[in-house]
Amino acid sequence: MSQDKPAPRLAWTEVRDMIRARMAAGQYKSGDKLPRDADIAAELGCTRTTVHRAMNALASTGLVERVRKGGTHVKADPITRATLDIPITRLEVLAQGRAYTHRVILAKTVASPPEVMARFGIKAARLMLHLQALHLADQQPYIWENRWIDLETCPEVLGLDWTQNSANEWLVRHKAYSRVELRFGAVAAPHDIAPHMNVAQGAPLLHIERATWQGDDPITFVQSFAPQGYHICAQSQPV
Amino acid sequence: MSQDKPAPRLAWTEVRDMIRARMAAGQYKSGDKLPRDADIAAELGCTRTTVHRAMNALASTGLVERVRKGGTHVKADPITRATLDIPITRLEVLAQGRAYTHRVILAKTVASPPEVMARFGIKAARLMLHLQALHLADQQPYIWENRWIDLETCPEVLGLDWTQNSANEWLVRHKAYSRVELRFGAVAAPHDIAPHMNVAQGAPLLHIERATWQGDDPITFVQSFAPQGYHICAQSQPV
DNA sequence: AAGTGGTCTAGACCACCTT
DNA sequence: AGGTGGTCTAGACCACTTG
Repeated sequence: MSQDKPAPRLAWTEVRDMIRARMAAGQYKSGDKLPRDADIAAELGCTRTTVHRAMNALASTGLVERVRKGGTHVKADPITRATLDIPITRLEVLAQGRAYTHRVILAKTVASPPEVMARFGIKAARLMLHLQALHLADQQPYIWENRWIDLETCPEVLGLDWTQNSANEWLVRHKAYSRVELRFGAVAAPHDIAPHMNVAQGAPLLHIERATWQGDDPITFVQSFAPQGYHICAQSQPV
Repeated sequence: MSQDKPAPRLAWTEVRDMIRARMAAGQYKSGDKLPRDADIAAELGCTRTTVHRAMNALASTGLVERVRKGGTHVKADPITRATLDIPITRLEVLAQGRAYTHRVILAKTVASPPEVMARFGIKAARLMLHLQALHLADQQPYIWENRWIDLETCPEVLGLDWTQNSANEWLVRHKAYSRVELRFGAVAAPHDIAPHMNVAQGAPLLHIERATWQGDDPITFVQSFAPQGYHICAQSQPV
């Protein structure tokens, strides 16, 4: 009888972990050039495709850098890369076992103000729906939002009843974006927002800005403000 | 002569964009079940592999949800998903054209305090190096950091000169993590940090917490504080 | 139990970049 | 100009989970 080894098929995650282990062990050091995919494949006894996948995973977490013809290098200046999930505000509140309500403070058609145009990177003003709303959890202020919706991209929003629909929710369900940009920072509560949030003027608020596009068309830009105690969480990609 | 069409090979990005377009057009609505990969492949005239890749891209951005045997569904409760890159602080400062310095305030071996154990999800206390440091840009306070480094995982750190090495930088270069968790929020400057940051007690600060692991072993936990004007940026995966 | 997505192989060609 | 990663095909088997 032939002593056929069961030919242990190598999973791409195993390959990834092997490479990672070699980096941790110092076999591949910061800035080093790694062997070609094909060579690693030959060494490990799997296909180049499998190595390719493992390498891509490492590249996507910022551990290595790949360039055609240049090969794969261990990144000399690594970055911390994480993935961030922001749910619909209503569901976020409900998940905490609290009651969700929201209140529309303002809904007005306007020309896009300069700061919104700047965020969208557009030069000509566009017609937008300007909304101001307050999200509440158990009747307590949860998030204040100041939103602009592009009326060219989303004409339907003019016919909606905002006391029933949260813009947050309607947009995310009906106008899937293909690109989003987020910004976080700490700010002192401005005089026009502090009373709505039930905090003193100058109190610390988390400032969240979100801009979304569908292709090259602006969808919406939101400035949100959340009080102390509100957290944004992120994790490394499970990969 | 036969009128052979050049057999236009379909890129996975094209497939992805087609599916996305169908969702935008309302052909696939929120909650709908999409055709099987194989059927879409047959319809478009490409391999199942290609469709698989496109679908995975959509799933990774949270647009659809895939489950074996269950098929692929348009996600009913979409989330906003973005990727976040945090560079080494020194390079972040230099990239702004400012001079980087840092000052070590404290370096002491301690048993892990409860809040650190909680973040790492460990029950038994471990020996850690507790560091407090201030990063400066053009001699102005930039980020305050309060850090614990696990001495079991990183024994080498005891021999390092922290006035030369920033912990931030040394760790990220020599102890690549396999998992990271981040948290952001706004806080009022505590009395023990405010003077270091050159702000009034109670002034708004961005609070950033970061925990990293290598496998299941804790590497480091950092609480950082950044003043108003400091921003964290995130984007949708370029995919 | 069966159907769906998930993965691996083997091979080919392509596109981009460095040398 | 040539070498590297990037992608697609074709086919097979596997693993999970739902009906």
